[in-house]
Amino acid sequence: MKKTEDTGLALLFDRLMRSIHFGLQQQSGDFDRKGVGPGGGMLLLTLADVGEVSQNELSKRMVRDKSQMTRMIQGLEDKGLVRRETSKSDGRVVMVSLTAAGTQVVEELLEAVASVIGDLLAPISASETQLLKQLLSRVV
Amino acid sequence: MKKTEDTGLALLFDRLMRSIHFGLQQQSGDFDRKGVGPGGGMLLLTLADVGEVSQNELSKRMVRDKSQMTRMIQGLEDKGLVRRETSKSDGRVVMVSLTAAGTQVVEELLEAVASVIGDLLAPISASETQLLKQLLSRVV
DNA sequence: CGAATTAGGTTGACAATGTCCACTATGCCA
DNA sequence: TGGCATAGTGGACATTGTCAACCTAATTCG
Repeated sequence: MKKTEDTGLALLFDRLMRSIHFGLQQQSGDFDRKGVGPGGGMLLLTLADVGEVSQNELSKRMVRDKSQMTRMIQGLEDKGLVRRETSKSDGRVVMVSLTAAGTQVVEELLEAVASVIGDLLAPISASETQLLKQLLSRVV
Repeated sequence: MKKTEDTGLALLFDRLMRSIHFGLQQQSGDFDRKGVGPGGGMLLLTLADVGEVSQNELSKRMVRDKSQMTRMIQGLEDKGLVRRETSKSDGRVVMVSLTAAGTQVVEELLEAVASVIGDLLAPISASETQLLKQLLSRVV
């Protein structure tokens, strides 16, 4: 029973995530070009990844509180980066999607993130990176 | 030129970390027993991992701002979980270490975290978990 | 030696995020 | 129709993050 053995993973994940965050902070000229904070950036990237989704699904996928979601999305909507439309099939759900401007920002974000991640992953090979990605995908 | 290809890793890390965080939130009876927030918990775990270190090293390792470090540590010190002593060899640095009470709390934290991580990593095998850990270690 | 510079910490102020909870409006169902 | 669950909104408050000014102990160098 090696219960406490994998605990270190939590620390590793945390460091990784923060390092990415920190790296982005540095070249923030790119990342923050539109005044999109780190949270907003993540949201945009997620949207680009999954396409149009309901706020509820978004909040589950990003593991954030519903209320938080509402506010983040409102912020991005005010900047014209995302679009919100109530679903026709269910009057309660609000579908969120990227606008053209939002897609544009995503392009820039992708570059910034890719650069940071690239630096971060330098110590391991490309195939190992793939492996890592694959493992994580199966976990979430 | 697969620049944007690994970007998904950022999203994955983020989700992972938040899931852990969220899981701990649920069984918060354990995690928050001593009123140690998530940040404080991470700090304690890190300390348990590396032993006595300077605040500066801590802030680098945890990728947090110096000022933030000061405050988090002060909080834990007030609760009697960590000890601070100025280094004898360098009057500027403050060495931080766990107290007996702190070590006690770490025990509880480890159980909580291990349980959450265990659930989270259920979809992959033990050997894959090891592999994952090893990969991440090399990255940071 | 002594002034300038660097490094580790501390503090203040303010922005961003997270967390809870109450509340509205739909949809569902028996 | 009368509950009852679900999606989203908004308020209030705690925690965390970020930036800049400041202090003190090393270190550097003329």
